[in-house]
Amino acid sequence: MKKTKPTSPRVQRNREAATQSILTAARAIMRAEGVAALSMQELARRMDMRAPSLYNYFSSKAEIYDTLFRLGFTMFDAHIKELTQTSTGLHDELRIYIEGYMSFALENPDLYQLCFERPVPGFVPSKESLALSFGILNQTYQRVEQFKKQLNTSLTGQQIIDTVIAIAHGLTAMHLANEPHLPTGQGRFGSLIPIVLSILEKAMPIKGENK
Amino acid sequence: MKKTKPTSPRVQRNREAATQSILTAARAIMRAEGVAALSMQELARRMDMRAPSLYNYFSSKAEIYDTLFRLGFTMFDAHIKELTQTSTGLHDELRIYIEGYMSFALENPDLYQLCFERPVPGFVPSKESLALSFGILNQTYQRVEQFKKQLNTSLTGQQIIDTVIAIAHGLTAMHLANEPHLPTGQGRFGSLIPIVLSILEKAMPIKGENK
DNA sequence: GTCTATAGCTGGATAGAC
DNA sequence: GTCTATCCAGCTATAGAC
Repeated sequence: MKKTKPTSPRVQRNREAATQSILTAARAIMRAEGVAALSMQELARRMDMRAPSLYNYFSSKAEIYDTLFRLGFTMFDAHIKELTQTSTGLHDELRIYIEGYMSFALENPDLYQLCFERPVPGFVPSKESLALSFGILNQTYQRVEQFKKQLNTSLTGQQIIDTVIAIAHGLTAMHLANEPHLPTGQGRFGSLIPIVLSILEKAMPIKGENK
Repeated sequence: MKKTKPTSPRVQRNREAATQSILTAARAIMRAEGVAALSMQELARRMDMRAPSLYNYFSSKAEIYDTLFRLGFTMFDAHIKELTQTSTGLHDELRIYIEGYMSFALENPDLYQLCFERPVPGFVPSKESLALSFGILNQTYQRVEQFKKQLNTSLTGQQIIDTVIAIAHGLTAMHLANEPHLPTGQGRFGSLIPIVLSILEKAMPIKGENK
């Protein structure tokens, strides 16, 4: 007997498009009402659907969160990679990382919170999604490890990147909490980026450069 | 005619004790299930009460959150004030602030999150509670402003304290997210405290001291 | 693939007996 | 001050018709 007809490209496209617009609507809710406030009913409302129809695209609410978790790390990776292409050197790369961390958070506050904070009680990323996130973060670590030998410092590569991460996270969190409407680099905390960079550069000068 | 009998001290004490134990139980739930997971029913369960009885002590769930918000800032204030009493100088005070910020968060993760993050969708502290928190934070600012003239730096007092706050927050957030079981000063991020302090001291030396 | 209907649960809060 | 009973609302998810 004949096999069932394979799904046509057109259906594939429509299904893919519908899936994407569901994710887009979910992100809009998370931005407007808070990451933890996502609900299948509100999501259906925005999609002009009934809630049960959503289960044709995602098997559960957790799967939506999990998909967005992977999307967040993938976009973060692309964001940093794109910015580092213009890097003119080592200290420039530190600036790019801190500014990139903050600009990603400002442009994608929903994904930022989902990926870098734990705002949803009960949501735990799947093993595969966690593996993806670790892989992406480790790439950054290795990048810094390459630089280490050019710096005049007694710190390990791990210590350097952890310090930079903590500073980027701290500045970003305070900026988001106090002046989320201001762009990267502006405001009470955004304007501190060049200041902390000059502090870091003074503590970790490039070998051979005049102090 | 006689006025109604004033509430006796004994009743006052019992009512006060009951109120306190409700707050204690609420904090236990927030630590165990997440700050946003507090519910009147679960709270009643832990108190061996029925949920409606709680409304004799608090008029709403929001009032419980609000009371804990004030408690958090009051305790944070006392925590920092106690630690700064042993301060041996300016740079020591920076260390005390960063370590104190982290140790408060570790000892009171429920209050820390409630006061310094926004984990509860829909909860907004009352005007009075916000005023209290601003007052307490401003005291810290003024303390640092006094130090500024002893430091050899072009930074403003505001920039110094904002930088220290961002660093303290960043280190604490990463420590809580990765190694919440380790005490202040230990682990991947906790052990960075002396490192960032030495970086800060190098960037902002005390006037007249050898570099 | 979308719907209606519904199960099954949890939540905040109130009324009113005791 | 505590209780039972209840209201009303929201939620995730499934069954099954179309």
